[in-house]
Amino acid sequence: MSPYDPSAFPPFAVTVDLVVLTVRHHALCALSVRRGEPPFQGRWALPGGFVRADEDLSQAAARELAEETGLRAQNGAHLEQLATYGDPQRDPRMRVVSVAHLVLAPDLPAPRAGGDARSARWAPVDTLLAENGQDHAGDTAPLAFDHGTILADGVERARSKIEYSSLATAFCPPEFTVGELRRVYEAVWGVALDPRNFHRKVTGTVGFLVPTGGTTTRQGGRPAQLFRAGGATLLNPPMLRPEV
Amino acid sequence: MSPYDPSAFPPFAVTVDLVVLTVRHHALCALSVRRGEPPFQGRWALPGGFVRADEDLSQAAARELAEETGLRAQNGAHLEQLATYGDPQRDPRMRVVSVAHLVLAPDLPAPRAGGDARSARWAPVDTLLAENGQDHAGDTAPLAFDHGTILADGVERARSKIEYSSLATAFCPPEFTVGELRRVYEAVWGVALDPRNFHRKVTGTVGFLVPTGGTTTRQGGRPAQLFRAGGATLLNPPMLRPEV
DNA sequence: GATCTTAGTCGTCTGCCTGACGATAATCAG
DNA sequence: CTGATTATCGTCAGGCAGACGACTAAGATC
Repeated sequence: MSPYDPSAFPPFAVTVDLVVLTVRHHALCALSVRRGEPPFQGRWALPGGFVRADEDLSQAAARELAEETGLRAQNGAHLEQLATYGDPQRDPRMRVVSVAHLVLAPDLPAPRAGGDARSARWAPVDTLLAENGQDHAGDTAPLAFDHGTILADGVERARSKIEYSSLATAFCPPEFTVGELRRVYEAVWGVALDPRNFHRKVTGTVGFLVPTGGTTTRQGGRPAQLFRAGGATLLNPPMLRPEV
Repeated sequence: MSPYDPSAFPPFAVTVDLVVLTVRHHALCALSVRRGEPPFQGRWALPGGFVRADEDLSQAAARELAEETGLRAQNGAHLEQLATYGDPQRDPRMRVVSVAHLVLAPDLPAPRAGGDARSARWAPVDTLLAENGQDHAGDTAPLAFDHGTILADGVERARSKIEYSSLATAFCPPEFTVGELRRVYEAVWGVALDPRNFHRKVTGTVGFLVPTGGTTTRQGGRPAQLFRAGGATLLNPPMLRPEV
């Protein structure tokens, strides 16, 4: 087998970009980092970086995730490929194809960006996506490159995926209450859910939740049972997202 | 803005591969082409090719689709990005990242592969995916590269997507009957559906089907109403896929 | 032309799930 | 002790899906 003729195809740079979502203060937030160099210097962007010559795409995503947040997948967080973005003009310097990945993580301590805490932050996705074109004073400027599109796609994926899978538990700590899980759904969907119907639904779906036996009052009020995520990954029938 | 330092990142070849699905003879079939050169010479593979320097990923997919089948998207067929595959070992020659796309098309005339009809065919996906490791006499050998995985992912995407979207109509000609649409679901899911409940469901879902006024007896039996696909893309509530 | 076969279409019934919402339980703050 | 807060259980009505009976309208066969 002869190698490819290098002149037979155009060379591309391949990167991974990360949409890292979490729920903080009852709002869906995404991790963003401040760009230190042009283009888009000083603007917020999604974390990411080049894929190395010897690593798989998911390995590259996991490595970038660990570098940016200290988070390891398989440690409660969920990592999956989202989509690939390859518009010829998406990077003004050269042809870059970016394989975006989606990460769902529990509420974390402050992010770190290679030791520079000022250059990484959690921001509500509503804020990051509010590209209203006016009044872009610093922190409200649109994300660099096409990262606004990528983030929007990631948010939409997360919103639909918690309907029919148990992925919402990836936003929760290892042990959580039904109320905490409900607040995850409410934050991701941006709606209010009936606590009684939600409780009936999630506790009645086999394999979704496993009681640990403990209780907690960390949310105030009557003590609530603690649960772990069950083995089921697909919810059948799914959780229903209220209309609009 | 200075260009990237070419030594700062490894160069990749980027390709698009196509999972083109259709329903023929009551079976879900995929388009495959015979490889004319090493590696995997003589083996069946998914159609695809290099992304050009000045085209977007979806443009490259549409171009390859037209080259391989004469089919144009927006002409009844549906084209969407599927996933990206970038294992360092997936091509023995060099580092290739492939952005797979999924195409759903009505039953087409015989495929053409750059004029060489013998090197392209429709094959039932069950046959293409039957990598039982034994008795691989010619036509039943596993697909080249990781195309078996890509095809399996595409089939799974199609199977789940017709549950909650009106995409099944992409497998049908412009005008079709409820029975023809039901046979699409039966072929894609590999199950039998109750004709009466199916009829009630699809005709009762607003925006799914629009009657054209005509009827046909091309399936034999009593004449059936003809429909076009309605404007709705999302089915709510979804079609339910029977267990197992 | 009578009959059979094949599809298509309309109804009925029953059980399950969901949304709306009342009621009760258990903790904490004053 | 009282009120606020959250958790949890129950009830009821409406909607939808699965099972399946009944009828319709064409071509095929004798």
